[in-house]
Amino acid sequence: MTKRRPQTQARLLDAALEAFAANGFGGTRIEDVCERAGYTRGAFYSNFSTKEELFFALFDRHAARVLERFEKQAAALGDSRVTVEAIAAALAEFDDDERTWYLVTTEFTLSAIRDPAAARRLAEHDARLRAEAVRLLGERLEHAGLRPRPGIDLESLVRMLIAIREGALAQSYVEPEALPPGTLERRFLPALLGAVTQAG
Amino acid sequence: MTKRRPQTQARLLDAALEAFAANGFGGTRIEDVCERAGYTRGAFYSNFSTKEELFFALFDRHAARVLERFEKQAAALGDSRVTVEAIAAALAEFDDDERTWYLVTTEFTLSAIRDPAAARRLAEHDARLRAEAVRLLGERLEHAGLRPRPGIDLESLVRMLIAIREGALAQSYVEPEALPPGTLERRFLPALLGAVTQAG
DNA sequence: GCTATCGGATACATTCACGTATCGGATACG
DNA sequence: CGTATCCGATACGTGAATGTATCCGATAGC
Repeated sequence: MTKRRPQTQARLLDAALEAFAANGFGGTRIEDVCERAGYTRGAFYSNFSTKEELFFALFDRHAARVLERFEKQAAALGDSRVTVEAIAAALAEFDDDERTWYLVTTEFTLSAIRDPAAARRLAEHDARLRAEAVRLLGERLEHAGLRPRPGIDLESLVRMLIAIREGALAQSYVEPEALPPGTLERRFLPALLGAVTQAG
Repeated sequence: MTKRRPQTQARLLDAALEAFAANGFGGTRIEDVCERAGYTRGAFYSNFSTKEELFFALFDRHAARVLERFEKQAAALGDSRVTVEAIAAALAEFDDDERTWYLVTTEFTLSAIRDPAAARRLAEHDARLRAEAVRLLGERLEHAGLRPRPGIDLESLVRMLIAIREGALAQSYVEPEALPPGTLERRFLPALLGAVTQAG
C-alpha cells in the first residue's frame, strides 16, 4: 500500500528543507517539520526513524535534483557562442532559492567534515557534479576558442570556481546590501579565467 | 575577588571551542562544555547566562586573537621584498587549529545569516579584519612594485581572497587526501594576483 | 462491497537538558 | 588570624522534545 506514502515523504522533506533553512538542524524540532508539512509526529516516525535520517534523505533528494538540473542546463546550452565574460556572467547568477540551499548544504558540509560516512556521501555527489561542470566548462571554453594554460587542469579550475562561489555567497548573505550575490564573480572571474586560459 | 575567575572563564571557553568543533553548537550541551573544562554546570552559570553568550564570548576572543596575530605578522614583515608568488604562498598556509576555527566560525556564519543582530556583529568583526588585510596587502604589493589595475579595489580583492580561502577550505576538509589545504591557492593565486595588478 | 492491512493520529511515559536555589570551601582583606 | 565575600558544587524542580504503544480511518485486493 503506497499511494499516500511517497507524497507524505515528499512533503516531510519539503518541510524539512524549510525548517532546517530557517532554524538550522539543531534548532528544529521534529514537530516543527511535521507542523509545516501538515502532519503529526506519528507520520514522521512512520516514515523516518531519526532526525539525522531525515537530514540525509533530504540531502540525497536535493543532490539528485541539483545534478539533474545541471545536466539539463549543460545539454540545453548546445553550440551557442560564448566569451570569457559570458561564462563569468553565468557564474554570477543565482536562483531565488539558492539561499535556502546554501544554508542547508553548508550545514550538511559541516556535519560531513565531522563524520567520515557523511563526508564520503558528500564527496561522491560533489564529484558527480564536478564531472558535469568540467564537461560543461570544457565545451564552453572550446566554443570560445580557448583552452587551459599548461599546468591548469579543468578539474582544479572547477574546484576553484566552486570555492569562489561558496565563499562569496557566505559573505553576500551576511551583508546582502554591501555585497549582492555575484559581485565578486563579475569583478574577478573574467580576469581569472583570462589568466588561466589561452587561445587554441 | 578575581583570581580563579578569569582562569575559569578561559577554561570554559577553551572547552567550548573543542565541544562546538566536535559536535556543533546545537549538538553540544552545556554540561559537555563543563565536563571538558573540569567543572560542573554551577561554574558555567556563575560565569555565563546562556549557551549563546558563551558562543559570542568565544567568538569575540577568537576575533581579538586573530586580529592581534595578524597585526603582529604585518609588523614583523616590515620592508622585506615580496613577489606575487610569495603572497600566494603566504595565503596557502594554514594553522593546525584552523580546522577547529573553521568549524566554529562557519557555524556562526550560518546563524548570522539567519539572525540580523548576529550578522551585524559578524560584519563588524569581519570589517576590522579586512581593514587590516587591506593594509597588509597594500604594503606587500607596494613592496613588490605592483598596484591594482584600474577597476580593482583592494577591499574587493581581499574579499575575493577570503572567499577563496573559505571555499577551498570547505572542500579540503571534506576530502583532505584529494585536496590538501592550500592546493587551490598555490595553483591559482599567482595567476589571479598577476591578472589584477600591474607594475607601478 | 468485505475484509485485511497499512498509514497516520492520539495519548502516554520517559528521558534529558535546563535553570535555580542553596550549600560548603576558598580567597582577599582587615 | 579571623571574617566577610565570592566562587563553584550539589541537589532539586521544571519544561520540552522524544519515542512508543495503541487506535481509527483509509486503501487495495479478493
